[in-house]
Amino acid sequence: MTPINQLAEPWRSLPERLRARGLRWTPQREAVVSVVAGSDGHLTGAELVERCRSADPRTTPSTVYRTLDALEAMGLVQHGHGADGREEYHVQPAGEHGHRYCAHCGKHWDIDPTSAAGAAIIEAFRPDGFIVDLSHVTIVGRCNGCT
Amino acid sequence: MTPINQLAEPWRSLPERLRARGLRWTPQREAVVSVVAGSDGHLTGAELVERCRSADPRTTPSTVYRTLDALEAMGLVQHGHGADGREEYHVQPAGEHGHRYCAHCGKHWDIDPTSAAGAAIIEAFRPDGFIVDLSHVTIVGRCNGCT
DNA sequence: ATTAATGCAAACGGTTTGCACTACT
DNA sequence: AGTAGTGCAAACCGTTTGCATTAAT
Repeated sequence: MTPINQLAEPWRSLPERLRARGLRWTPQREAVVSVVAGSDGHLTGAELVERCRSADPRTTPSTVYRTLDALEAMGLVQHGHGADGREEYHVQPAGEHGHRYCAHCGKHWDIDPTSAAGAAIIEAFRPDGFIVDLSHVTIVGRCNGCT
Repeated sequence: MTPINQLAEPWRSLPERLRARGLRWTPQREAVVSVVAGSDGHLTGAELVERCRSADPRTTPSTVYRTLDALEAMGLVQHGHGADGREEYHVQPAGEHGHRYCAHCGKHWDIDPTSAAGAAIIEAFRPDGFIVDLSHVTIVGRCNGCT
């Protein structure tokens, strides 16, 4: 996909920031990162492995997961868990957000902290002094069209 | 654990209700059910397997999971997913409820639909015509004492 | 030259499946 | 007798690990 140096921040400067931490920038990481950066904001580990493999069949799962760890350490992605319990990675520029799935049709929506619903969830637990991590929130139910 | 016929409804009548559906009541199912009925309202599949094994080491995972399927079909349990993504089974008498975990200390609370927080979540999506299944809701964050 | 990252293969944990056998109805 | 449920073992899927090799610094 798009080479790293054509991407906007925070991706463009990633190689340097990795090096600053004593980590390294490799062709494999570039491949993984370009897929992540070109995603819609969330992917499961398995999805990413698959997309990387179709870009380059030589990609191995371990490299992908290790790269995800590095990206998480850099604060560029954050992991949560989807409706089926898989590891789900949220890409940072999209901001911390949760997910909402229709159990019937599978449709899904983001839950943004600035939306009414997102704010309501955060507020719901504030009286207890509990700070909700919205990126781990998954709401499952039945949507409008699936009644 | 407690034999089935010493339990309250809805467990006591379970054998008959299974039979009414053409399903069967077996010693293995009694063993699993007595553990489920004696639980605090939620267990993961793996937890249940383990508890059954310690009651009777001959228990096999397949039997446990198949029994859970049967119990779910009877509406006695309902599955969701916990903070780590495992299958989590909610025992019915406790009512449909979600869970809330502190990512730091691991403490956990139920989210009851009648509580302010539970209601807030349900209400949050009502404007969209979306019916939240609270038993699938897991809120992760940081609690009061872990600031 | 140092040491982080890779690729492989093998292991993991939780769950599911195929199949011949058992036992509930 | 009929068929649902069992137990075993093996397969599954997504993820993680050990280890010798490669390559970024």
